[in-house]
Amino acid sequence: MHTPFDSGLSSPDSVGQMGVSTTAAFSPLYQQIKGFILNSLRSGEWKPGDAIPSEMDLASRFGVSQGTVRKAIDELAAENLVIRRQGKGTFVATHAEQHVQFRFLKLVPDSGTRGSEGPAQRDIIECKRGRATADVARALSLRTGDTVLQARRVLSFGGTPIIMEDIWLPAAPFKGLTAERLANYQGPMYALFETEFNVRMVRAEEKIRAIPASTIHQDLLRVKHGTPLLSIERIAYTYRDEPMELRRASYRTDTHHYHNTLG
Amino acid sequence: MHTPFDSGLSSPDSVGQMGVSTTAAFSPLYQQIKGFILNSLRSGEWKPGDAIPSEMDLASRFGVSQGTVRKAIDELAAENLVIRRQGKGTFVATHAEQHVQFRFLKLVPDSGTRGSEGPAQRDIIECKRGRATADVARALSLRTGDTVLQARRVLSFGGTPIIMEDIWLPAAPFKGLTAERLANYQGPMYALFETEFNVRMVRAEEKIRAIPASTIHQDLLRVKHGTPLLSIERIAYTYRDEPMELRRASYRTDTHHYHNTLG
DNA sequence: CAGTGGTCTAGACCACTGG
DNA sequence: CAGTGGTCTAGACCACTGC
Repeated sequence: MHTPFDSGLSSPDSVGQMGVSTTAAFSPLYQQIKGFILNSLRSGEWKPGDAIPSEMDLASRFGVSQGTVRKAIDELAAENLVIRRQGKGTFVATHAEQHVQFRFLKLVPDSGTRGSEGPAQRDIIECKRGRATADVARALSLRTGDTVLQARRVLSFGGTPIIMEDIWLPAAPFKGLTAERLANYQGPMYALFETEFNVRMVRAEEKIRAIPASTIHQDLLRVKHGTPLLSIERIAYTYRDEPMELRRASYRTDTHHYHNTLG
Repeated sequence: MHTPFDSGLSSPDSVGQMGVSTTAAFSPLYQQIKGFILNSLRSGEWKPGDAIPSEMDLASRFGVSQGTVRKAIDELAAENLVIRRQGKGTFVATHAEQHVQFRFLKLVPDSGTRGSEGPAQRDIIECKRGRATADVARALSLRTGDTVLQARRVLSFGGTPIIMEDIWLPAAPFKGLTAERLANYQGPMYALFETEFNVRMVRAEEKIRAIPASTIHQDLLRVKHGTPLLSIERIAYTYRDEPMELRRASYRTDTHHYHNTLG
């Protein structure tokens, strides 16, 4: 491994002083290196939790200086795709880590910190194979009628059901996923996707609305019919910006709230 | 101006090769420079829209290299406190710019892009001077009973009232602010705060819940009593991390939704 | 054209990790 | 101790802006 690398980057001949071609639409060297790293992440060559090659290693592969590689990695770290650890190396980010367990869950208790109510209880209500309706297909970039996996679950904190969510996954990338696997897996669902299916969720978009509780909510969340609930529609994306999960959740907000920081 | 700068940074004697003292809790040079810039922003010496000194200028002031200053400014740019413009300079960020008009408003129409319904209509319902209740005082780091400015307004898009919000401001920093000023000002409220009161909002925290419409909502948002609404409680902070505004808003989400990106 | 931010280099030393 | 990321330098050239 660590063979010298001397192709793939634009204008290798002119790299001496500035490294970027002056003729056309070439990106800066560090962008090309970032792209190379990104490709290695996408292909699964470097898996979540792995250390990526050291800065000096990459620098010599590409024939650039350490600073140029640093800038590429800096951006990836800013996007939470890798994590730098001084003295140890740079690692591919993963959902399996303790301190990022809830990176995508913005619901927090009104008082106390998250986790103060003890661990979340996860109850799978159902999990089945089905066909994508038009709206689900659109969200997941599938065709209407394509096979999808569908799950419904309830999350409880301190014994109280707080979240009900319906999850849709395209069947193809998750071949072999069963209700048992989902129900028995301890830990974040996105960690399971990483380790078992090489699907890494890196980004998500949420649409938030207020809706009245339906009869289903009435049963599963133990609220009165018509009680206002937060409705969260989330589409989660992979490294390749492919939509890989649709999630429609309903949150009770009588003891919890959705917390957001605007910068 | 541009006098040489040779104090204020730690261990100026040891700057030759590494620049950071090895003895105690000294920050890296670029952090100290970032702190200096931050102070100039806080003090109002460099105002929103102004250009800050060039990188070379700052570098020579502090006796460091351009790269070190760049790293300091990079972080400020990442925090949206300054904006870099190649060939022109680095500028103090402002709410008065077109493309950041709605940086803090996450409500978007279900279909179409923001602004497709035409400009927002702002109606001030009332604006008065009052005394902080316990919860308002806590949010704004005031004492209960301190004087606050209080405003209620409705925002309409395409002729439909969508947002009702109550706003509380500490009276002291906003001396001279009247209902007229608020009602007549065209443009974002935060831009007014910047130009007239040297108060710059740089960050905000929001708590989101679902609530039933009250009789007040019924009148102002033209919805049925009990209709689910999004409740947004926002506290906005200045450069100094002082809470300077409390805003309690109610959003109709029948034609709009709150959009959030999780990274 | 001069001035600004943007990219890149080659080399140095530091702080931290683990064997 | 060697190896990693983190900081810093001095100097170069590029791309862009505005005069």
